[in-house]
Amino acid sequence: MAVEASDGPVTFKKSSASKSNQLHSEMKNSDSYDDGQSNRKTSDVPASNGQSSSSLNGKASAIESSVDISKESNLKTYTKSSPSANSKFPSLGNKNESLLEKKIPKCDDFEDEEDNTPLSDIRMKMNNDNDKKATPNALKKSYEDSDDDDIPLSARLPHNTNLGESSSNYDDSDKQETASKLSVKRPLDEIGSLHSSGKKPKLSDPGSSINAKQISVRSDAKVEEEDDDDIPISRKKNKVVKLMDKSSSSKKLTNVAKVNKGAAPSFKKKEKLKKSGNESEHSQSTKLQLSSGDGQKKWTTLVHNGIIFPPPYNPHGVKILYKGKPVTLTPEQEEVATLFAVMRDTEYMEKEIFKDNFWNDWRELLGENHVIQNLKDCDFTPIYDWCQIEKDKKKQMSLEEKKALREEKMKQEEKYMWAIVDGVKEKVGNFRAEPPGLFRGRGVHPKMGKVKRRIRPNDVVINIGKDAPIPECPIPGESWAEITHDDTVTWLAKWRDPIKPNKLKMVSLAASSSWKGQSDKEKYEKARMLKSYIGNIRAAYTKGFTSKDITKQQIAVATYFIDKLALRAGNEKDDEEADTVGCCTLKVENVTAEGHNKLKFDFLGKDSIKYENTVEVEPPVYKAILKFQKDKQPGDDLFDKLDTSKLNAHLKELMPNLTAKVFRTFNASFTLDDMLNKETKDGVVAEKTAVYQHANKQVAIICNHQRSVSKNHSTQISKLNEKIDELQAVLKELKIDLDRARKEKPPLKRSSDGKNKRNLNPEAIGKKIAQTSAKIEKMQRDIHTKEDLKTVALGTSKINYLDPRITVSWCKRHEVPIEKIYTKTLLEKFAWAMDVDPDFRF
DNA sequence: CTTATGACTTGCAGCAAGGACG
DNA sequence: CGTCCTTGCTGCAAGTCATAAG
Repeated sequence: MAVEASDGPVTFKKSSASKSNQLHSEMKNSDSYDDGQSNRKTSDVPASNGQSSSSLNGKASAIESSVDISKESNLKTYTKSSPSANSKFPSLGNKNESLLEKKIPKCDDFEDEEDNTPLSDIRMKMNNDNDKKATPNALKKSYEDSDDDDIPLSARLPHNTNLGESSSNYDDSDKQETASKLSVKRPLDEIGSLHSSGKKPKLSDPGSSINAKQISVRSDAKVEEEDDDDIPISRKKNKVVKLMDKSSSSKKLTNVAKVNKGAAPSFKKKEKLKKSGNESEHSQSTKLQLSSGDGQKKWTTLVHNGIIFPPPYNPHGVKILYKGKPVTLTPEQEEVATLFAVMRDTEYMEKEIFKDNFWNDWRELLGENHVIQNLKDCDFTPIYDWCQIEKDKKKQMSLEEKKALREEKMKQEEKYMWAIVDGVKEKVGNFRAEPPGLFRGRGVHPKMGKVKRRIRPNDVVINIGKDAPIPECPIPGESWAEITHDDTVTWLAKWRDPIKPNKLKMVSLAASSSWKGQSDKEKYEKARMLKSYIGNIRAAYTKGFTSKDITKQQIAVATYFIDKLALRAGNEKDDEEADTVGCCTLKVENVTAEGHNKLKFDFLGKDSIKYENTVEVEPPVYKAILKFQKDKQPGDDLFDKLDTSKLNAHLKELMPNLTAKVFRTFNASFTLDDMLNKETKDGVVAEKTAVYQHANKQVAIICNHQRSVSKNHSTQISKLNEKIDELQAVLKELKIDLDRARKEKPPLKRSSDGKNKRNLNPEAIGKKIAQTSAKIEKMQRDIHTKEDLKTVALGTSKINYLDPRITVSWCKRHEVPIEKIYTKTLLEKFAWAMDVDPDFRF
C-alpha cells in the first residue's frame, strides 16, 4: 500500500515516528515502532504540581448502584449482536414529531456532505501528487485513504447514508426497517407510554427526593421494565428504586461477573443474527436524541436535586506561631491558615508567587493591623501536626467505622447522584460544590496560592425543568442565586469560579449519560468523516505552502502542523494564566530551523506539558517557517496573521463542522484502527492485549500525553532488578545441579544457607530451570514496559480520543474480552458503542 | 471585525480501593 | 492477614469552539 501517495508533495514523514521518540530516549530501542529516525528527545515533564490533599476534601467514590445494572445491559446488548444500534441512538428528530414520520432519519451534516461533495475529482488529482514518504502508520493510512477517495463516497460508505442517525451500523438494512416500524427510539415519554399503556409515568414517591413528573425509568431499570408494563406507574417507580438499590448488592454483582467470565467471553464471535423487532426493548440506556446543533433544545423535562455543599468549617483552635509566639485566629483566618499549613511539603512552598498570593489573600482576612505582619515569621507547624494526627486517626479507624462513615456519606449524597432527563434516570457527574482551597494552577501560574473561597448556594444557578420541584437549598437560611429553565443547555447547576471570575464551573451529567454518549459519538463520526476529506485537505494545504497571500500561507502551514503533529489549536490566553501555547499561538522561539528541513519544536502546551520534537518537514514548509520568523523577536507570534477562529473558519470551508481538534481525534483513532489491524496476530489474549497497549501507546505519543514519573519508580525498578539477580543466581545453581544430576552426583549445598537440597532427577531440575527462566523473562518484560510507559499516559487517549467502536469491534473479532481493555466506568461510558458490528472499521 | 463569555471537552495528579505479596 | 504496590476514579484545572456583545 502506500504506493499511491508516494509522489505527492506532502511528506508525512515520520510524524508519528518522530514523535514516538518523543518521550524518552529510553524507549527507543526495542520498540519496533519507533523506528527511528527521529530525533526525539526526552522531555522532562515539569511535573508541576504536587498536590497534597487537603483533608477538607471529601471524596466519595461513586458507588456501584446503577452501575451494575447498566453493565448488565451492556452485556445484553452485546450478546445479542448489533441490531439494536438504531434504537439506541434514536434519530434526532424532535420529540414532538410523530415517530412514524421520522422514517428517514434526519441527518446532520454528514449525509449531505457526502452527497454534494465532489470529492472524487479533486481527490484524483490529489493522489497523483500525494507524497507520503516515510509515513507513519496513521498518516500513511490516511493517504491510502485518500487514494480510494476516488471511489465515490456512496460506494465507500454505503452504510453511512444515515450517518446522522446511526453511523455505527454498517448494515442496517433491517435495522432501518425496524426503526421505522417501531420507531421507538425517542422520546422517552413516548417510550414510557409504550410500556405503560399510554399513561405518563408519574414519579411521586414521597420518600424519594426526586419527583418526576414523568418518568419511565429506563436505563437503569430497563431490565424489569419489560415485564412491568402493566404495573401502575407509581408502583413501578418504587420498584425501580428498589431495583437500583439492589443493583449494588453483591448478588447482582456476581451475576454480572458470572456472565462475563463464564464460558461466554464477552466477545465471542457470534453469528450475527439479525432480528428485527424486539430490539427496541433493549435499546435502552442510551436514547440519544439530542441533536448536536447548538442552541437546540436539549431536553423537555429535567428533574434533579441540585448540588451538595461541603460541611461548614469546624475550627480546631490550634494556634500558629508568629515570631515564636502563639497567635489566636478567628475561625475564618484559621481555616485559610490550615489550607496553607497542610501544603507544607509540597513544592508549592518553594514558589514565591504561591506564597505571595496566599499572603495577600490571607492578609485581607487578618486585617491591616493584625499582629501578623508577614508570612515569613509564621510557623504553621502546630496546625500541620494537628492535621497529621487527624489523618492518622482516620487511618487507624477500624474497617467497620470506615465503612459506616462511607455509608453515611453515601446516604447523604444519594439523592444528588441522579437526575431524570426526559423521564430517564441518569447519573450526575459532579454534584458537589468545590470545597475551599488554595488554587493550584499548573505550570507557572500567576494565580497559584490564591484562596479559593467557599462556594455558597448564593453563588449557584440551578437549571431545571419548569415543572420540576426546585431543589431544596441544602444550607438552611441560604438560597440559590437563581433558578433557570434553559432547555438549550445540559448543565444542571453552575457557579463562577472564584479564582477566574469569568470562568464557569458547571455540574452536568456523568460520562455514562446519554448526553455525553451522544456527543461522544458525534465527535467520532466527525473524525471519521475527516477520513474521506483528508486527502483533499492535505492537497489544499500543500498548495497553500507557497501561497503569495501570507495569511493563506500561514493557514496552510498551521493546518499542516495540526495534521502532522497533532498540535492543539492554540487559543489566545491572557496574562492571568500560565504561559502556554498551541499551534496558532506558537512563538518564534518555539520553532527552530535546524537545517535539512528539520524543525525543532519546543514549547509548553496544555497543562504546561512540554512538547519537544524534531521533525523533517516539506521543504516549502521549512522555507515558509524561515520566512515567518524573519524580522521577528523570539517572543513574537510565529503565525502573526492567524488565530484559531480564522483557522477554524478556513477548515470549515474544507469540511462541514471541521475544527482543529478533529485532527487529533482523527489521527488517534485512525492510528489505533490501523495498528490493531496490522499487528494483531493469532495468539493468546495476553498477546493481543499487548498489541492493543502498544497501539494505545503510539497514540499517546502522537498526542503527547505524558505523565510524571512516580516518585518511587526507580526503587521499583531496582527492586525488580534485585529479584532478577536472585533468580539468576538460582538459575545458575540449578544448572550446576542439572549437570551433576546427569552425572548422578548429588546437588551441592544451597549457597544461600548451606543446607542440603533435595536430590532431584534431571527432568525435575530441567523443569525448574524452565520455570525460573520464564519468571526472569517475565520480570524483564515488566521492567521494560514499566520503563517504557513511565512517562506515557495511556488513559487520556483511551478516554477521549479512541473511538470505542474500534476497540469493541476488534475485541469481538479477536475474541478478547472487552473487560481486558475497558474498566467498569469506561464500559459504562462507552455503552453506546458496545453493539457495534464486528466488522466496523474507523 | 474583535473581545468576552458561555458551554463543553480534555488533561494530569492524587487518592483510595483492591490486589499482589511475603 | 498486614503491608506494599498497582490501578481506577475523581477532582478540578485548562483547553476548544461557538456565540453574543461591543
